[in-house]
Amino acid sequence: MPELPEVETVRRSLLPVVLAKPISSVDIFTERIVQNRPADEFRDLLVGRSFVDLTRRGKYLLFALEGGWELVAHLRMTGRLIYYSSPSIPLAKHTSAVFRFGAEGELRFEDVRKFGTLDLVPAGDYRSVKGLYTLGVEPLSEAFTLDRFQELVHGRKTKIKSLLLDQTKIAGLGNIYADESLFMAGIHPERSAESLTAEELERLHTAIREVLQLAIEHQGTTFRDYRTGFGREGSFQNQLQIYGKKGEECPRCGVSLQYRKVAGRTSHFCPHCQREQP
DNA sequence: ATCGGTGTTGGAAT
DNA sequence: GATTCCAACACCGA
Repeated sequence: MPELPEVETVRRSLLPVVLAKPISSVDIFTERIVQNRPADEFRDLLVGRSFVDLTRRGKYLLFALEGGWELVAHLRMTGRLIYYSSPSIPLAKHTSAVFRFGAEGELRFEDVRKFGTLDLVPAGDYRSVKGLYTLGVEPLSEAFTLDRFQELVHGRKTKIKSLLLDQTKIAGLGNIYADESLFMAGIHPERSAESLTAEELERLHTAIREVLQLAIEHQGTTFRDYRTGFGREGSFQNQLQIYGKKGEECPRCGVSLQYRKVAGRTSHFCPHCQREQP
């Protein structure tokens, strides 16, 4: 569910309300959520410390703590990180963890499917967080140049959509934004990566950055579970061009939009604007 | 009411 | 190594 724009929106919304507040207590309701150490050790290490910064890498949220620790959170499919100013608000049914800041409110991790994860690591030491350790280039950073993208694609026979979803190549794209980027660039999701022309690569490179930036401006896409750090819905679902629009008309040419499984994922495309054979 | 599908990822199998 | 498939879990809609 939450892809780069959603995670970035959560980061921006939480930033002003979770820093510099000592953690008074931590409740773990779903022990499994804590990955790399026992839950009681996790609690003991957190209590008394404050978050001093909140950054993002791909779909990971990185809470820097006093004393050289870092809390790494991943929302997976249905996770939410929401700040509540009052502890008297009843816990949501699927609350996995609560970080309390005394009288200064609390941060709750809610997660219907319980796939979300928390890791507490020495600051910057991501060796125990496998997906984070091997994460690819940040698509909105200056490091994601056209040259870098060409290197990633060079000689790769895999389908371009599979490559876009591969977090060790580019960090943060998920199913929605992969489909939207490919539509914006006019490229069929099943084209082999190495078959893309220089012009197509340039269009796709630009499309990825534009789609992600636009989605952040709209606070992400809420289909069902995703919420910002304040518990609000995003609005980019109203701006989507093709994701979830099987059978509707292509916004560019009017042809009926199709979908099929590509790389195991539901994939939407326009059979006219995105040709299988270039 | 049962069943297939859901925005992610890692590990096993190929 | 590259790629594909499936499980982890709960819910929703057909």
